[in-house]
Amino acid sequence: MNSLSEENYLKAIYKLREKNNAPITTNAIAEAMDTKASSVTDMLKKLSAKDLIHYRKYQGVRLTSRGEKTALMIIRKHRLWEMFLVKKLSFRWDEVHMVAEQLEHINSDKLIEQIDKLLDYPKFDPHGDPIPDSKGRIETQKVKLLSGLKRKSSGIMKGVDDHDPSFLRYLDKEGLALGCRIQVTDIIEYDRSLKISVDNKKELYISHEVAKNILIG
Amino acid sequence: MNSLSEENYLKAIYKLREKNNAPITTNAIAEAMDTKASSVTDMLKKLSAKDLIHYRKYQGVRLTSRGEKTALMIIRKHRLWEMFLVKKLSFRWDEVHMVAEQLEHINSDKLIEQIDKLLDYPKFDPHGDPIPDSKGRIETQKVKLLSGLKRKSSGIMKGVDDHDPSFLRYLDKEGLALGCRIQVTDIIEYDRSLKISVDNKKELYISHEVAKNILIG
DNA sequence: AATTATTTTTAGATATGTCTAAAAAAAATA
DNA sequence: TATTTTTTTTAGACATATCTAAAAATAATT
Repeated sequence: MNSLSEENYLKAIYKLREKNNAPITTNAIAEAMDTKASSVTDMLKKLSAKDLIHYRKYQGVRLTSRGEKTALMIIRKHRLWEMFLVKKLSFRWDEVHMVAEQLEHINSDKLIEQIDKLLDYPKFDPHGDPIPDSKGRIETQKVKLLSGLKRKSSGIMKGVDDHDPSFLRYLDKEGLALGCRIQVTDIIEYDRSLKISVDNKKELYISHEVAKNILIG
Repeated sequence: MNSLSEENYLKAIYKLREKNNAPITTNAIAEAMDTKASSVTDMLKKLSAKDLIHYRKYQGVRLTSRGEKTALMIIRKHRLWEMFLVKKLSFRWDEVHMVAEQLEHINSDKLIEQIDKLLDYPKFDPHGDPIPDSKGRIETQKVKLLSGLKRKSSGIMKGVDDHDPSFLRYLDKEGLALGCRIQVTDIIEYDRSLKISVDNKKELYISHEVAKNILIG
């Protein structure tokens, strides 16, 4: 069994590799976890001793297959709990993260399999992130950033990169939700902001910063 | 916020007072929590400093109203989660305790209120224990031990004192469940074992030890 | 290539929660 | 009441996970 802290490190390492496909540095982990590099080094030794990561001093880190499996199971639990909170307990998508951060560490195979079943084996969580199945397999959507679309092109909103509650509430307010059809009607060169139409009904302007965090597929 | 360890101590102290109405000693807590008296003393100081218990050296311990409220909320969460596992996730009553021990420490008011609502505000958990409401109020059933019933008297099985999985599975096997009508048809003087009829259908013998752990109301 | 800057690791400290062994207090017994 | 036994507390140690400050290694720059 792994400690809560160990689980959080594995998850952070997994997510860093998911983003950049670069080697994962001590400092990157420290920043992602809001802790100090020296604490990270200590933990890397521990995880290495447990054969959850490959670690050579000064050389960065990657998950072993055991470590990756473990990380995927934590992510599976996190995303299933988020889905449960939204679908069964009327949570909004901006409220689920903090609670799921706690629930993801609950240890019970039966519990998570039953939650999965109750939700009818969802493939994606409320933010559009894929949910690993019980074997750790993940279904990837081919998506691009809304900020990368050309004028006149359109697609379906499939996910968000930023999970910050204030960002999510902003999307709610503007009527931007997963499943919406978004068409880029204009691109303002000056600040790269976009004029978009949502479901062919509503037009609005969004900043480049916002567009960078919306996934279109 | 209280640590996991602090929460477990508060719960243990609450439950000890619930059983015997006697002052709660350091050793009693140590035994209940399977730890050493010295560890208990350390924690009692901590809880006392947080104004969760009244503690004077060598004089035993009792919860402050703050401490009792906190304990009740932990017990509320534990019992609601047990109910959730049984009613929504097909857990058996002998499987729920270990998982609920983890879930009871999840911190989210909205989460527990929504679970309560989803279950339609149950008053008792799968073992017949009362579930404190969101204000900490508890509905007490007036029950007696099956071992205390006289010959020919009967009642409804309302709860169990022992939550040990092997005891609960034994009850399942014999068809003894909450809600059953149990009549004492004979008392064997030699070992105080009972002959009982269950729902006027089935007759069986149970030991005094078993009867001591069945609550009738 | 030598120097400077940055990153990473080590060394030693701190806080939490636990333990053993010894001391102190309370309770039981003679 | 004095003595013995039991209970409780204290003192000091240990493990986990964190931190700061300094040292070591690597990377960047002149």
